[in-house]
Amino acid sequence: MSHPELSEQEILRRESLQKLRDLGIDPYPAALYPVDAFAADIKANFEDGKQVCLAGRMLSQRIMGKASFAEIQDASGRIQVYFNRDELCPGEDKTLYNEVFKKLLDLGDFLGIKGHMFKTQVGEISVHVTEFQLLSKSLRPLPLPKTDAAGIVHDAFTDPELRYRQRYVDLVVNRQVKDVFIKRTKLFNAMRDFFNSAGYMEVETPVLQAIPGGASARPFITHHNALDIPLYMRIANELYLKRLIVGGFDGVYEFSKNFRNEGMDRTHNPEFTAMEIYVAYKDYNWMMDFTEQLLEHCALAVNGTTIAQFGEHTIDFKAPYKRVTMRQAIIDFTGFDIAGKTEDELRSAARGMGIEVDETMGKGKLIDEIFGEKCEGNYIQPTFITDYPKEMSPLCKVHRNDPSLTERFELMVCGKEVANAYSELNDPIDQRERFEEQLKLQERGDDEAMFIDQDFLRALEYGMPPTSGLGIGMDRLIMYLTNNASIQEVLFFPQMRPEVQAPKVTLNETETAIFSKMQQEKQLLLSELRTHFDISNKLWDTSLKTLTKNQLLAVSKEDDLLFVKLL
RNA sequence: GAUCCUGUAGCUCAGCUGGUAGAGCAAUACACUUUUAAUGUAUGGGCCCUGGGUUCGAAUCCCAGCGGGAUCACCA
Repeated sequence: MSHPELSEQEILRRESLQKLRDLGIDPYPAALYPVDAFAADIKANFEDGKQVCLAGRMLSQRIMGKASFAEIQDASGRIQVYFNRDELCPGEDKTLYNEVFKKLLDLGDFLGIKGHMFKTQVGEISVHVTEFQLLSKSLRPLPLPKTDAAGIVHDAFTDPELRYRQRYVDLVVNRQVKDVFIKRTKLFNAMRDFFNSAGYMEVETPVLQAIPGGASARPFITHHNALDIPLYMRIANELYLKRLIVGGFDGVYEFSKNFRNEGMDRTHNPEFTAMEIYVAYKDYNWMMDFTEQLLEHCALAVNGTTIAQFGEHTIDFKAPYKRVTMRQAIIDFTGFDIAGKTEDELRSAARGMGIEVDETMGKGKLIDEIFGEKCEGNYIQPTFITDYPKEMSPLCKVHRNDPSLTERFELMVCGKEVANAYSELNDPIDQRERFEEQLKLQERGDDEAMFIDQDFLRALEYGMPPTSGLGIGMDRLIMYLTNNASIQEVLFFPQMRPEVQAPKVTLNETETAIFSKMQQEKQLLLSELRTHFDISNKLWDTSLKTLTKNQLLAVSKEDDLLFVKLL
């Protein structure tokens, strides 16, 4: 048996696997293991001599002749276990200890341990093993960071590429990574609790949509074969939740995986999670109160405190939060009053502030640019920015006191938006006009403008009660609550470019020559490529066939001309 | 898309003005019955990201490509 493609350590582990089988030990047993204890509980509730049964990965081994220590890591943490040869193998046959434990087990293997609690001479809480069983064999060596007496981690597994691509490894060896995701789940649970106890209902709405509505973004497109129509992955679920309010639910919410076909960076992933909630008979003022209560509740549930450290900033999620109108925010940071200004006045004011603007921008977009450039970044503590211009908010009700504004707020934290809410527009005629405005913007060249959803308008025509809606970027919020500057750190499996397997084909001299020529040229006429090689037609033919068969090159015919392409 | 940084053993990283590829951990063998970054002795392990170029000679210098990261631009 040879494994030329495997590393030395992988080969050795496969050999150990076979030796275990030869000894009659099943390296992947089927039966359940009757776990009744966890590492963290044993440490927290130590009782000398108490029998325990635990299971987990063995992550270190300290062998000292006839006795050994090992560390077992289970879901709760790590605990030291003690193996004694003559207790585990009371008779003449010491195979279980000498062979199985010392030689055939590897770091990373899952073990089941039965034994009793005790403290070592240096006072470390441990489990004295009376029986152990291999539960699953690990065939690949894990990276093994070590923590010294001073708490400094050595040889940490830190390469971001490896950590994201092999998150399972990251989670095994980097405890702090696991804690981030535990907090993420706590956040979701805390929100659910808060909404459920308020009497609102969690719902599910379509991810595949014929019209991608509810936000301005480029969608992912796919195709439904049976219907033979294009379908879009949702960019937002807003319009569906409002249909449910039309249908008579008082409060509905959904944690919505949204998909946007746009750039990726440390705050954007192509798929991300938003929470949206809609509550009937409320307005955006009520929603501000609700939001600050919600976030205070969530921060407490996740971190046990309303204070969160994010980079250099200390944020306090304790309610209430400051409320500033967008007009006032712009006055505060630029001295410019947007009230009553025409589009041209706004454009030249923006230019005067050094902001790049162009002719496709309407009033709303211009104000948005000014706010984004000059104001947004200054709001570190949670702050509600209210009363956005009408043009920017096509789904939002006109302000009760000023027809040029809408009843909208965004919650800014550390200079970034984490929540967005409206008194929802429920006037179907107004909504239709707003959609038509969006169409005009689209015609002017604004590729972010929204599509018109006729069915949504029909629903509004049946009547939607006054409603307030709120959307929260869950990924961004959990970044704040766990002090992570990168969205990749709060997603289990952030989007990565797929790994490309290097071709495993061994090419002969001629094939290599042709292939490297094509690596330079990318595409060539077959006849022209041929002229570069002074070889027999037969060799030419077989070499090219090898290359195409291994999908390194492809030959295609266009207008009676044969082209060779690099794949 | 632009700029900068980066790619060396299973993991974390050295490797100078070009000259036979190094350490710690992990692995293998031996010793060791309460250790804890266990210890001691010995041993094995490399397409130095890929392809070109310069050179007597390239992990090292140059060019191109690929992957990753950071910053910026774009994008709620």
